[in-house]
Formats: sequence, structure tokens, C-alpha cells
Amino acid sequence: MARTLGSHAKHTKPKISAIALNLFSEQGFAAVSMRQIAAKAGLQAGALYNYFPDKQTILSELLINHMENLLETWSAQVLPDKPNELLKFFVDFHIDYHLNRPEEVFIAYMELRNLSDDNFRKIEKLRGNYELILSKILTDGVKEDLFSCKDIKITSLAIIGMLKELNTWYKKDGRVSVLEVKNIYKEIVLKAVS
Amino acid sequence: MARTLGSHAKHTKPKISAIALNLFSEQGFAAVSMRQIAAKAGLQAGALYNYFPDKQTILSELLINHMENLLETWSAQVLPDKPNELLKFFVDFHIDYHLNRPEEVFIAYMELRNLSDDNFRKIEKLRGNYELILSKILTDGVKEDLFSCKDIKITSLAIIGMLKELNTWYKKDGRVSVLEVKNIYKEIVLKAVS
DNA sequence: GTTTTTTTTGAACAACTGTTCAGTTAAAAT
DNA sequence: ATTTTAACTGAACAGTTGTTCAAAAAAAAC
Repeated sequence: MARTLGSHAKHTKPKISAIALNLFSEQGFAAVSMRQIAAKAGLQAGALYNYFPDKQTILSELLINHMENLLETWSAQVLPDKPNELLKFFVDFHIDYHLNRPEEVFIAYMELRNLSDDNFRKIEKLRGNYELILSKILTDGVKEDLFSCKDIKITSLAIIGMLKELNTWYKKDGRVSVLEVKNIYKEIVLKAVS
Repeated sequence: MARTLGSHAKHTKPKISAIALNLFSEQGFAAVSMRQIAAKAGLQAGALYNYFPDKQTILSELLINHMENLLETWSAQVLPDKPNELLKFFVDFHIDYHLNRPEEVFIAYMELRNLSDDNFRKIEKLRGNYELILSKILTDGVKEDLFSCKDIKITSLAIIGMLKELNTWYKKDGRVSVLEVKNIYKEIVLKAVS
């Protein structure tokens, strides 16, 4: 056998990416083999190399796309201009975006060390941009005397860390709804910078 | 050759553990081989099996010891009894303990999925105990009208998440000292539950 | 209907994986 | 000084790893 019935490159690449995302998030990059990914896509391992030059690129594409998508989605939002409203908006946005993409979020901070130096720097830069969004909100709020905090950079990181933690325990059918969680977090964050 | 000059089991096991900790935290459990660990310890791979029944046990021992140690160290502290003082004490304690053990902390939440179900449950229970320490502080504080928060469980997780984030970016020779970081975090945490 | 292009196979490569164990030697016990 | 025990080697096992590539067949172009 060779080329299989109904094979189409345009469908195959996204399919491989989706399967890889799923497997990487379940078992970790190093524990997933090319044959495993190929099998789930109904292919032989060799066929993957038509779409990706190597295993690492499958991962780095997932991570870079995830971060770029996050930043683009934020840019497309219509933002309130009062810093305290904007901060609440940011918390809502972050929680919505991340709870809807648990697998991307998971690998985005689990598999960084499997990237080449180049790709690692790319991701770090994108991450920095995201942190800057929050830093800017805090800076504006402090200027207008709405917020107060000792160190804006550290506070940004602390808030993002707090929000990130959510992904490690939140279950959609759990004790509290997304709406409630968002309200609780908004209150905590607002008080934290008051 | 066989038994090597100056070989002593009592020194060897902790040495293996320390090397494994280092490699696991650098490259991830799945990416580290038994031969790699053995080589750094000046042994052949087979010798590791005198000390551990399998690879997974090296990891699970590290994780379980880390969590047990954390809880024991907390128990040995002399605690202030006012909830707001206790909360500050908790933040100081957590930051000190964790910044001094970056590798343990790293693998403790990176490598959970490589544990057997049994060992995973053990770790989850120990973790739950640690979260309970914070939950109890918050509960007492709320009772005495010193704190206010919508949901104690979620607030505990949020605070611990915030503190955990610290380990991902803090550098000892960075812009701020440990003391300053602790002060900033204490202020954020106290305001968050005010 | 024929040719070209795209997509995939399947075998092969050399290296590496966790684990077992008979044999060997250093250290401890006598 | 001899025996016993503890520590370790080195080879072997059966399997897996990422990656390459000539050959084959389906799809697209003509």
C-alpha cells in the first residue's frame, strides 16, 4: 500500500496537531512517541515528516500558536477604559480563555524545557507581552490613585500565578460555577491591589 | 571488575536520590535514563536496583519525602496565635521553604502524572493537608472578623497558587531580595483577605 | 485516458530503553 | 588469615526511539 484512500494534506496537519496536543498534555512530550501520534491519526510514523521536520516542531508550533492566539484575542476585545473596570475585564478574560483551553495551558508551562533555545526565547517574549498587559493596567490604576501596590512587576506575576493555579483544580461540574469563580477571583484581585 | 573501591551503600542511596532529583528537575522524569543517573553516581545502571525496585520509585520517594518534610517542618514551628500574624508567618514560611528547594518544588508539580495511582493519591493527600493549614488560618481569621473572603477553599488555593508562581521566576541575585519579596507578598495576601 | 503530482507505506537504521542476573571483588565478620 | 556478606559489574534481553527514503498508489491536472 502507499497513498491511502481519501487522504488530504489540508486536513491531516491540523489533525496531527490536535492529536499531539491531546497526547502531550496527557503523557508529556518525552513520553509520547511519533508512532503513537501517527497511529491515532491513522498514519505510519514516516508520514508525519511531511508536515513537521521533527518531533520538537510539533510541540513548538502548538505553544507558539497558543500564545499568539491569546494575545490576538485580547487585542480584538473592546476594552473599558477605567483601570478598575479593565482589571475586572482582564480577570474575566483570562479565566474564560484559559478554562476553555486546558490542554494548551497545561503544555504551555509543562513542556517549555523541550523547546530549542530559539523557540524558548520566542515563547518567553510572548509571555512577557501578556504580563505587560496586566502591568500596564496596574500602572494606570496606580497613577489614577485607584490602586496601590509596592511593586507592579511582582504584583502582576503574583496575580497571573494565582489565575493560572485555577487551571490545575477547576472542574466544570464541580462545586462552583465559572461565574462564581470569576467573581471570587475578581474580588481577591481587586482587594489585593487596593 | 565488581565491587568498587570504597563503596558504601549508606552513602550511595542518598547520592542516587540527589542526582536523580537534579536530573529530573532539569530534563523531566521521562527524559532521564537509568544509565544517565548511574553514570553521574559513578555506577552501572544495574547497581541502582540494589536501592530502588524500579525507576518510578526513585521519583515517588523524592516527592513523598518532600511533602512529608514540608509538613513536619511546619509542625515543628512555634506559631503566633493571632490569625493575621499567623497568616504572615505562613507566607514567610512558605517562601523560605520553597525558595530553598527549587528542584523539589519543580518536580513536585511537574512529575505527578508519572506516579502510580497509589503514590499519586498519597501525594494528593499530603497536599490537601498543606492546603488545610492555610484554610484553617483563614477560617479562624474570618471567625474573629479579621479576614473576609467569599470562599475559603478557593481563596486558599488562589493564595498557594500565587506563592507557587514565585518559584518560576525568582532569582537569588535578581532585582529584589527575598526579604522584599516576602514583604510584597505578605501585603498582597493580607489585602486579598481584608 | 494519460501523465504528473501529492500523499503515504513499510522497511531499515543505529541508538537507546528499563530491567535481570550470574559472576566478581571489596569490605566486614570471624 | 579465612570465610561470609554486601556492593557492584557487564553482558544480555526484548522492546522502543526519532528519523530517512525508495517504492507505490491515490488524486489532480491535462
